[in-house]
Amino acid sequence: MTEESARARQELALLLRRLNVELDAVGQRFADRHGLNRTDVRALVAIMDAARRGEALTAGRLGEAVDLRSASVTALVDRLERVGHVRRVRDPGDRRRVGLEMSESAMAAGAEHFGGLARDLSAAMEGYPDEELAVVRRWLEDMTAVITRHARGS
Amino acid sequence: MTEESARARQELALLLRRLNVELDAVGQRFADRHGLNRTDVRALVAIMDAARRGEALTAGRLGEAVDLRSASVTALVDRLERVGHVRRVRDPGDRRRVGLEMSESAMAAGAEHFGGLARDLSAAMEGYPDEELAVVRRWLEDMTAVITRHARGS
DNA sequence: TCGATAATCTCGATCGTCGAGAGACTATGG
DNA sequence: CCATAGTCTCTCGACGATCGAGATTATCGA
Repeated sequence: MTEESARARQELALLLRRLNVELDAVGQRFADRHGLNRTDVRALVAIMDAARRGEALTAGRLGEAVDLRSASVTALVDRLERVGHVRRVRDPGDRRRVGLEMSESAMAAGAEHFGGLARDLSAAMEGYPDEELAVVRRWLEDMTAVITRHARGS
Repeated sequence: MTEESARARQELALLLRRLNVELDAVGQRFADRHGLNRTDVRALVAIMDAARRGEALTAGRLGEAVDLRSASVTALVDRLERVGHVRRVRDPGDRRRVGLEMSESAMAAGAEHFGGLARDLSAAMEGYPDEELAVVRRWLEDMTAVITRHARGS
C-alpha cells in the first residue's frame, strides 16, 4: 500500500504542476491575443475580481495586488488606459485617489476568454456525482492550504 | 440539483484558479530567494525535467521550452552560469551544440524548495483512501485536458 | 572543395520595472 | 484657521530582460 499509494500521491503532485503550466499558458494566450503582457493580465484580473466584489480598485490597491511599486503602477495603468481597457476616475471624496474602472470591451473580452474556459470546465464536471466533487473540493482546499503555506513563510 | 451543483462546479473552478495563483507564488518565492527572475526558474525547471528524462538540454531546445529567441537564451544561460547554477558543455560529437548541465548546488536548492513542497503535499494526502485519490486523479486529468485545449487552439 | 544548413553568439533598440523624490490632497492638533 | 504630518499618485532617470538582424562557427552532402 505505502509503496503503491506513495507513487500515486507523487503523480498527483506532478499532475498539479502540469495543470499549473497549462493554466499559465491560457493566460499567456489571452495576453498575446490582446497585445498585453502578463502583468497587464494579472492587473485586469485583479480589477475584475474587485469589481465582482463591488469594490472599485484604486491605483495603490492594484499595486499591492500585483506587487508593483507606484511608478510601475502608473506605467501599467497608462498602458491599459491607452488601449481602452481601463478608465481612471478620480474619487470625488478623496481627490488624491484614482479609481480604476474596466471598460465594457475589456469586460467582454475577459468574459469571452475566461468565461469560455469556466464553462468548459463546468461541462467537464457534468459526469461527476456530487459526492465525488465534494472529495475533489476537500482535496483542492487541502492542497491549496499546503501550497499557500509554502508561498508565504516556509 | 442543477442549481446547487452548478454553483459547486463553479466554485471548484475558482478554487483551481486560486491554487494556480498560490503555486505561482511558490515559484516567485524561490526566484526571490535565489536572485532569479521567473524565466530563470522556468529554465531551471526545464533543465531539471530534461535531466530527469536522461537528456541533456541544448541551448536551442531550452529556447523552445521556455519560448525565447536565441539572443535571449544566450543572456539567460549567461545569467545562470554566472551564479553557478548551470554549466555549458560543448558536445564532443557535434561541436556546434552547447549542452547544459545543472550544478549540484542548483539541484540541491531545487530539491530543497520544491521537494519540500512535494513532501508536504504527499503528507497532506495521507488521509485520503486510494479510491478518493483515484477520483481526484481522474478529475485533474479531465480538467487538464480542457485547460490544455484552451491553451493551444480555442 | 564548396555551398547549404544548423546552432549559437553579438549588437543595438525597445519595453517593463524600480528607487527617489515632487506634487496634490486630506486629516489633525493647536 | 493655519501648520504640519501623512497619504496617494505621478515624473524622471536608470537598469535589466527581451527581441530582430546579422555575424560566426561547425557540420553535411555533392
